[in-house]
Amino acid sequence: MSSAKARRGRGTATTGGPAREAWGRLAQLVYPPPFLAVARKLDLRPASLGTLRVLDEPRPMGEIAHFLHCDSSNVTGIVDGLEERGLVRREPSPKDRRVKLIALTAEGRRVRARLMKEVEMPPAWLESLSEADQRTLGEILGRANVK
Amino acid sequence: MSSAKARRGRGTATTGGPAREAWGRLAQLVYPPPFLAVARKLDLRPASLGTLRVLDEPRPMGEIAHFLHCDSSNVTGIVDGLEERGLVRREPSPKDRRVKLIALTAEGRRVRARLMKEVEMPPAWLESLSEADQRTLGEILGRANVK
DNA sequence: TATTGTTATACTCTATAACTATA
DNA sequence: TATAGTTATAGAGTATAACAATA
Repeated sequence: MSSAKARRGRGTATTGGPAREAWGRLAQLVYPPPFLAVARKLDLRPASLGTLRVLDEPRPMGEIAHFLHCDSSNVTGIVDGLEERGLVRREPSPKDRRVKLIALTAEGRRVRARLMKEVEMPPAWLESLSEADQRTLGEILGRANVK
Repeated sequence: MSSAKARRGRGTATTGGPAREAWGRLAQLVYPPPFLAVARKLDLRPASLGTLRVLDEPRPMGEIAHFLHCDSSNVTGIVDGLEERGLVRREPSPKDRRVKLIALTAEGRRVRARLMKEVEMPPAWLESLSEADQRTLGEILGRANVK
């Protein structure tokens, strides 16, 4: 064990490591992490947050609707809002002139990076566990049959 | 180990037992169990479901609003709906004539019992774990610092 | 004809404010 | 004056249907 790892005792927060891994597994099994708090912190509606999240690359609006589990008609307004805030741009698709690709602006990339960091942060109760418990938790969750 | 317990292998569902215990702890830590699915199954709005849940005894409407984290003005409509379906009754409080106590009817008690059973049922992925893993999971979650 | 995105519209859920009847 | 519950109303969030442009 490295000295850096040894220094992290019970409850000392850390990026990466077993807590992150356990949290990732848990989030897949139970519910996504507390989006609402993050959304408020970044002054974004939950749906706008989900949209930024899926925009690792430019995507058509229909794809965004699918990811958000909502009707495409809603995506129009969501993208309108993000466009007004300068976080995304509507771009024409080179393949199909019906399609509009939603792409992040430079500012959008900055906000998305911050958001991804917040969302992936394990919650306090998980950080409060010993590293051994975090590791065991992650292993057990890894054995669960995800439907 | 009893023969009944021994017979439950990996993935055989069971009421009570370590899965229930782990699920109870997890639900406290992460998010309440998937209310929405249960609500649809019982043809009840999520708020009505939460109301039934808190009615282990007759309670004033303000108390219900507090439990639901919503304004009291909404409780009027929620209770209206439950009353129309014959699940609750508005009763006068013997102590304060401003207060109305919401009490379950006989039918309301039946629906609530079914609901509580559904909500407390551990999800499939948790039942899919070995009993040893379920137990360990519960123990680890029990060590977490709930804020 | 079918599909992408837009618009108009309606329904649910929740919040605020004014009101009533009690305290 | 303050409080419990009601009513009216407005704002989010999401769904359906009709439409324009394109396939």
